[in-house]
Order: sequence, then structure tokens, then C-alpha cells
Amino acid sequence: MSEPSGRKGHRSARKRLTADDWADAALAALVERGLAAVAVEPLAAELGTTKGSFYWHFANRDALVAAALARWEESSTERVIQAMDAVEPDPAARLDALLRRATVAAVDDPREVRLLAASDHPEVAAALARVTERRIGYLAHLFELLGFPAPEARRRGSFAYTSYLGHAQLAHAVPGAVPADPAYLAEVSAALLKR
Amino acid sequence: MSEPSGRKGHRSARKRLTADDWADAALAALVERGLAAVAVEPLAAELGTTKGSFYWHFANRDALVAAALARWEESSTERVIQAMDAVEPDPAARLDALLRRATVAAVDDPREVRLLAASDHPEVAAALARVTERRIGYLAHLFELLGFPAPEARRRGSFAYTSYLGHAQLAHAVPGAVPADPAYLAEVSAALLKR
DNA sequence: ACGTCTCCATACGCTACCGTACGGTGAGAA
DNA sequence: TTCTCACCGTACGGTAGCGTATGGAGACGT
Repeated sequence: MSEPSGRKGHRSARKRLTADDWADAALAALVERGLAAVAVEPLAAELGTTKGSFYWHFANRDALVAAALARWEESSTERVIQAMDAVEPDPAARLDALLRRATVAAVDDPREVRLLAASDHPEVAAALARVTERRIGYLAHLFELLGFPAPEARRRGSFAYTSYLGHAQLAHAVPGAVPADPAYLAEVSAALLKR
Repeated sequence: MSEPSGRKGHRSARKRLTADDWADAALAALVERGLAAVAVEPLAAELGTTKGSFYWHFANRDALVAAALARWEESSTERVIQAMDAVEPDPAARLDALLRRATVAAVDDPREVRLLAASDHPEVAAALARVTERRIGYLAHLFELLGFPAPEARRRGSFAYTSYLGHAQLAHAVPGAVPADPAYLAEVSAALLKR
């Protein structure tokens, strides 16, 4: 059994793995199938290797979760914000574009929702707290650019972010409950921006 | 050890259990510690009994989850809506009161959030879908009473509900991220009701 | 050619939980 | 009293995952 000298795994003919390979696979599992799917043995099978590899690169499962979260955290703040700052100079248009894009993207992207669902885990909660603070801060910043005083800008940022979160959550938990009507997003955006 | 003839469990001196007792305990575990906490053996220990009891009343774990969800579903729609209809005759005041109360309540009540976190589970998702539809329908109804045409009333109902969900989610995942300032809730409510 | 060091495979023990088998108990019917 | 049967205790086997131990296997310097 088990071909004596050929390549056996279904993945990339017998290559050696790095810690990053594991972290990537862990992040993918985390955002696609939830925290419980970040499990050493299933991931090893998926990667075409064994636990032996994993425990060489990581101390334990928590370290893997932490590594996956670090990647997520990096890719969920700076990248998005910088991409946003590049396109639209006008703060109002930027806010509108940001809200619409993020909201639309969240509908079929399970990333956010999966992370929120795992907020029991202390490390997940900590990462979530940092990302949330960063995003609300950015939204508040945009509202300040629109002329709102700092406290109200902060409140509006929070409101915008909760409505985004709720939208993502609802779209994922109950598909079909969020209106597909484009007038909907327009109204939402307008309500959030109205002085 | 283990008192020979006295009451031993910390709960109601050696009584026999019903299926409802199990369902109650399961629901409590579900909303307090998540779906994974709805586990037969731990619940048995908590109830001061054993699996022998459980498998008499239920076929398997899924049946228990279903029973717990049924209780939740019942207590999360009719009761709230009827309580709401009783107090405030004016639709505008009723909406405002509903939004404020629900939002405030969600902050330190983990029920909603725990259910949403378990929306992978098909039965949970189904229950969630029904409750969501019922609630958004009620909100839309109130907006219609305020004079909005049906389609817009529906959109506003959805918006109000997503913002409620997002608030609950955020308050639980990142305590401190939602403004405690009472002006915040006032602004949110005003934005949702504004014509 | 040889040793070394990095990386992986395999086998093992442990824990937590699911579900089944079956024997026992106690309260009320006969 | 004795029987019965709803209800529970206990023991068992099975699965999935974590973490450890240890023995290779291949690359690579010397």
C-alpha cells in the first residue's frame, strides 16, 4: 500500500512546510468554518502532512490560533484603510463608498461573522477589540473631516459600524433577510451621513 | 462520602426529572455558554443526575438542542411583542421605546449573541430565521403605522434590526466599544425614525 | 563519506463527549 | 403484598482531538 517512492499527498509533491503555511491554513479554516475548525489533526490531513510537522513549528494549538489572528488583524485594518484613502479624496464620498463596499462585501464573505462567533476565545476577543477600535476610529476620523465635533463623530462612527456589523451578521445568519433592493443601501448610507 | 440517605444534589432534593427540565437546562447553557455547552454529560452533572435520565427523555443531543430552541423561539417573539403592544399606544413612541429597550437589554444579555454565534447549526439557523422574520415584520408594521409605504417600512425595519443586532454583537464582543453616552441612543433612534 | 541539524512520520496516552446495554429502584396499580 | 413500568445509575465501546516521545529521512556543510 501507499506508493513506496512516489509523491503521495494531494498537495504540491512532497514539499516541506513553514510555520506560515500552517498559519495560512489555520486562518482559512478559521474564517471559513469557525474556530473549532482550527484543529491540528484535520489541518494536517488537509495539508497532506501530520501532527509531527505542526508540533515542530508551534508549541500548541493556541499558538496557531494566535498566528492566524495576527494575519487576520493585519489584513483587516491597514490594507483596507489604505486602499480606501487612495481612491476618494472627498470624505463624504469616501464614507459613502466605504459603507457600501464593506456592507456588500460582508454579505458573502463570512470572515467577520466567523470571528465574531468566536469572541468567547480570549485571543479572538482581543484581536477583535483592536480591529474594532481601529475601524471605528477611522470612521470617526472621516466624520470629523465632515465637520462633526469629535464626540458626535465618534458616536456616528460607532453607529455606522454597528449597522455594518448587524448587516453582516444578519446576511449570514438569515440569508434573504436583508433587502437586495439597491434603494436600501442608499437609504442606510444617507441616514448615517445626514446632519 | 456522598451522604448515604440525604439529599445529595445541590438542586431540589432527589427529584425525578422531566423532558422540560432538560430543555430548560439546555436553553440556559445555550444562551449562557454557547452551543457547545449543550452537552449531555455536563448537563447531567449540573442537574445532579446521569445520562441514563437524558436518554430516557430524548433520542439524542440534537433533539435536546431542538427542544431548547423551541423554548427560546417562543419566548423571543410573542412575549416581547405583546408586552410592547400593551404599554405604548403611539407607534412612534412605541418604536422609540422598543429600540431603546432592546438595545440596552442586549448589552448585558448574551442570549441573542450566543444564538447568532451558533448559526452554523442548521436548526439554530432555522429558528433564527423565523424569529428574525417575525421581528423585522413587526418593526415594518410599526413603520407602516407611522405612514411609510410598505416597501420603505420594510427597509426601515431591516435597518433598525441590523443596527440592533450590530449593537448587541459589538457590546458583547468588545465591551466598551459602544458609547455609554445616553446621547448616543437618542441619536440612533432619531436617525432610524427620521422621515 | 560522514555527521549534523532540520523537519516529518508514527505510535502512544489522555481527556471529553456521544450513544448503547442493561440492571436496579421506587411508587402506584392490581 | 406483589407486580409493573417509568425512570435512573453504571459500565461499556467508539470517536475526535490534544500533546509527547522517538525514530527516521533528507539536505548540507566539511
